[in-house]
Amino acid sequence: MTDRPSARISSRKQPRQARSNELVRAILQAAVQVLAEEGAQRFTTARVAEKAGVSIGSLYQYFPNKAAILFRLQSDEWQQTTDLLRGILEDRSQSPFERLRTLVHAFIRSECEEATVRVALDDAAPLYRDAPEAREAKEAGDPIFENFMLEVLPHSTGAARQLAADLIITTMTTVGKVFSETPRSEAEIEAYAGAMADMFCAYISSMADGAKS
Amino acid sequence: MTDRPSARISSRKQPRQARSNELVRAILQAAVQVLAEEGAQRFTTARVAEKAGVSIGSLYQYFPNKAAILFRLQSDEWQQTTDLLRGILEDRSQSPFERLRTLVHAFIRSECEEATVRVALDDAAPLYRDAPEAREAKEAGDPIFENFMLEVLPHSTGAARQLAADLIITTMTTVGKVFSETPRSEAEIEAYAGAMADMFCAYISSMADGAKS
DNA sequence: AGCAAATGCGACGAATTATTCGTATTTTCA
DNA sequence: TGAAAATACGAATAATTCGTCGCATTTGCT
Repeated sequence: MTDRPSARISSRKQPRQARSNELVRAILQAAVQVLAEEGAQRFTTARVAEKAGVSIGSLYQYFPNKAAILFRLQSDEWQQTTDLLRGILEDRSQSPFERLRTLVHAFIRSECEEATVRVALDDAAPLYRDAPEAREAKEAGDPIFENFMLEVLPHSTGAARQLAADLIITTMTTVGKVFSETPRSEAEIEAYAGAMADMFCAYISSMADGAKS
Repeated sequence: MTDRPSARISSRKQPRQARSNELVRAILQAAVQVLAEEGAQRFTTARVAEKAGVSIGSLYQYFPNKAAILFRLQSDEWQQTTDLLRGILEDRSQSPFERLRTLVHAFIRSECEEATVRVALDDAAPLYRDAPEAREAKEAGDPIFENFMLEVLPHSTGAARQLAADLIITTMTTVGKVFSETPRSEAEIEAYAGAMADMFCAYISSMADGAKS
């Protein structure tokens, strides 16, 4: 429906010498710069190679196509975010609601950092999101939050809990993305994250009340 | 940052004869089909003209460029949605919370209809979203919901109310968009809309409690 | 040193696309 | 009816882009 059916997106060849590792690093770094400075529309392999100080042929030695570069960037970012969230949720020194608040603030703040790159990467999503690797990468972090919901809503049915978890996670990520599209002050960021956390806490509380009775 | 700086997006010339009105209609209808069947990536003026049974030259008589067609589609859709929401919110025969619930259900349902077109139109957003016309069109519906919040949170400060309104509207639209990206059964749709409405009501209730004390 | 494997190079082919412009056709209206 | 205005046409243009391939250079290793 949306775009090309699918294409190889995993890396073409594993770097075996030090110089090629450096080359891949340079390409990824240049890719971020091109995304930030030129936008998704003008993100081309030629521009990335040039900015990396690398020939176009070398680029294609390690990435099978343009989408693979973008997918790699998105993949790395998802991994980073997942680690951040897990670290917060598994810290039992705070109460569940405190952890949720911390989580929302941390996530929104991180979305607002390098917002232009993230937006551009999102604009390019049609190029890589249909690949099977992308689907699994996106769903890799789900169980973490579901465990948290189990802790905070032990009396709900599994279906209700899963629905609530999906709603909260989806809200945080998508609203965070749109919020970060326009430049924000520190105060705005904290206020918005606070409001979102309030909404989640109120929702969970109301569910807990309902399920207990 | 993202794309081309800006471009004329308003229509090139007003149709003066009946046949040209028909031509514009055919182009818009074909544009929707191309978007649905080929996706944003393969949405080209040539394809639209062909599917409309119209020459490429005629297309450019009434649309200055490709972005103008997409903007027109998005603009029409926003208008339609705004009318839907206003109709629900201004129906005083229901309680505020009932109206909010109705609103969420209606919106999610409408997002799930023709989801493929909406997703493709969203993929193409970088082509038209930076135009000044797009910004105003998107914000045109805001006061409607703010009035509703004034009715339901009369004791909050203006800033808090506006923040909550923004959060709720943004949540509904962005989460609705992501939710509709995958095909859903009727039951799933109602369940998700119900959960979202629950969250909004719980949030507003908690705000009302807080502001009253 | 010397050889084979790994890596790096960039001109080039093939494809796609947005938009224009000169011309042909149709409509309007006096 | 006849001419001017409006509308329709579509070949041609200019630009961009992805990805390949044959060859040059560098590295690892004996």
